[in-house]
Amino acid sequence: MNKPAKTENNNDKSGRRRATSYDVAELAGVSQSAVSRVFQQGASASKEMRNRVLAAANKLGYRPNAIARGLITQRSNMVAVVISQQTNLYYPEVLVRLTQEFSERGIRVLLFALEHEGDIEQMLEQMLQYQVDGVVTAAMLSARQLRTIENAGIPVIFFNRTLPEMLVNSVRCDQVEGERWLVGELFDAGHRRFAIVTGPEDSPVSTERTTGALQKLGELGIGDVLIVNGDYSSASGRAAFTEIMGAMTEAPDAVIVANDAMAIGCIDGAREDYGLKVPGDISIVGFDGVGPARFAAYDLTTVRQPVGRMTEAAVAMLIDRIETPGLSPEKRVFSGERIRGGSARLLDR
Amino acid sequence: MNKPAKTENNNDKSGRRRATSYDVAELAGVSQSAVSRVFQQGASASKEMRNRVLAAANKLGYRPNAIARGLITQRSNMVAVVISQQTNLYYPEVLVRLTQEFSERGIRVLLFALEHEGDIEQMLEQMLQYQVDGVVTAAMLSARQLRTIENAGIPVIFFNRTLPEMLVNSVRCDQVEGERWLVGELFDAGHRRFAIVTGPEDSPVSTERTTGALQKLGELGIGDVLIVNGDYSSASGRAAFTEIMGAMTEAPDAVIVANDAMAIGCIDGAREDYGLKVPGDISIVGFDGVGPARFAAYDLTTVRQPVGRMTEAAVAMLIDRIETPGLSPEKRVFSGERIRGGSARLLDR
DNA sequence: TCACGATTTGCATGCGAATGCAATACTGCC
DNA sequence: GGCAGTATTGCATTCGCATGCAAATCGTGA
Repeated sequence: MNKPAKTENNNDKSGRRRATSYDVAELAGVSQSAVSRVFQQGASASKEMRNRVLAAANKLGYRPNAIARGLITQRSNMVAVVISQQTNLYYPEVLVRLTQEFSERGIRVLLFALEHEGDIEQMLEQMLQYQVDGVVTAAMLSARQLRTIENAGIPVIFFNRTLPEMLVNSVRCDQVEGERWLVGELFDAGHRRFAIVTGPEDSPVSTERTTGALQKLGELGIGDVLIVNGDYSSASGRAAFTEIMGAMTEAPDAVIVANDAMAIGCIDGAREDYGLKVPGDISIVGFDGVGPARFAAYDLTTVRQPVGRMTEAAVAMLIDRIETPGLSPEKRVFSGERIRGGSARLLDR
Repeated sequence: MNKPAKTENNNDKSGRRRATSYDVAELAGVSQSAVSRVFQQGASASKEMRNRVLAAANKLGYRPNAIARGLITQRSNMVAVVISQQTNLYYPEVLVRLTQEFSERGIRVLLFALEHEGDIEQMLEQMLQYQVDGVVTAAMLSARQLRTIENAGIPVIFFNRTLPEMLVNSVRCDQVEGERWLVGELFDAGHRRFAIVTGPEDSPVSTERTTGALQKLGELGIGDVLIVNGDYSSASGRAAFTEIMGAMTEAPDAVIVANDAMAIGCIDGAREDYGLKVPGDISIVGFDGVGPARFAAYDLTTVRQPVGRMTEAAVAMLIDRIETPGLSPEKRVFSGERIRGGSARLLDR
């Protein structure tokens, strides 16, 4: 039998109850299914019907309830985007772009910002409870965690991460290639005494960058390289520079830094704490190509991640896999943009 | 009658169907309501019951469906956070903190990133369809738009914005007070020829800052001030500086810039394009207190927004209003932290 | 041992929209 | 005008969980 309209409490202003498709149907004198059909794309409805329903809906301030729709269609049209704390200057941009691109495709973003790695489990639970259709993660997941998500039939795209020995979808910038280029340029310009500043130990991106640099240095016959740790912040870069100067008998002529923020810190340290000229006395290179890298006072020699293409790729890959479950895993690797900048003494090209 | 278990398709691995409370109930040999009760806080369930249900749930990998729960409880436990494009260096931090703080209180964040102001209407529609419990907006809304949201019974908190002549909840930093302090310090140190660089015209924050500066300048008897426009980017700051130098017969001795990013651009312009010393030849002050303001090459004289306290306040206010509908509007205004820095010649204190 | 209050559990229903199926209205064609 | 074929519309059910109410169970005291 037909559901009777709710008694009382139907007044728009004060009453908080939102109009439902039944309310609209009643006012328009049609069935609820008709209302539902008007608010979809592929459904059949006569012009007359459409007009009456829209008029009624308008009068009541009706809008379809996406929650209820998600329940019946088994699609929430929401994706989870996971970011982790440890990357200040770079990832915010990624986040905004991802959101905008998903939004253009009719998909909403549920944001998860991890503070501690331990929060992952809890976040994962929430993510699954909210029935997200897919996940883009710029934070590390364990193999077990990944499997948990995929067992629920939810595709996952790793952003600048991978999970060794597992078939995963990923979009990333070629960190190794970028570092190798930087090292090569520095070597060609005559640098021989290298130091490296890494990011946090649990950052795969930092590990890749360091590995790439060491690899190339090894090939060039340079085995003796000082490595000090930072945490991606510019303050830690400056501290790392002090550490370097304390540890090396002869100052380095080139410092390879795992990201731009720390590279800026190193430059500050070199200039302020040791009175060195950059790049006259020492060359310092970063990685990321963030905004501040272009400030005239730093003008970093660095590799810029092609953020736009990367986010675009991530969104496209995820949507493909939402719409076509079972697509085989894919990895897309983008080369960074090589920025010769002015914080390193390089050969003219 | 009891809902019969779904035929076939109950195999965990391949089949995509997620376990429901009915599945758990069946396996545990109890009713669905029992399962529901075990997965809530205040519900009564014997220890025996609890154990059986949890065991079954565990075996099936069951988790409550937040979408379905939201439908029945009329609470999505999601809030919308709206940001707009025009604020690069500062707002990402806000976003992350808001998300973390909501998350700690068991609330998920649905992110909306506006590119063009025109996108607001569409975003608004989405927001309402998703039944968010509340909204924090760092973008401007019109009175009509605000009313639309509030008519749906959804509380809204403005972050660093207000709507004149409307009763709204807001959390903001006192832009006027901050600018007045900056101007006062500059004046006391002897500066007399001022120029101002504003942000985008549609940015209320920029308007407030400019107003505050002009107000104080007026009180000090300085009426002749050059005003040029920027767009918050450091590149526009540098361009603005060039414009200033072209327009004034005698170079200014102080430039008041609407945000840090542009202030950095101005400093670059002063040094690189005009060979001026900062603060020797000219003082330049910003606003925001973002990370790069602390870089040694700039060491900005600025006012730092107390982001942590502001986000905390916004979250608390919103949650209060979700839990207690009808609370009267409140405005919380925080003073910025005054950073004397080194980009302006000030009197010693 | 029995009765009565306190818990625990199950039943049935509802949240709001989508959709397969059947009924109806409309279209064109002979 | 009659009929096959198509486009609309309504009916009834479903998605997964929460919850009021009644039934069942337990505990306790007299």
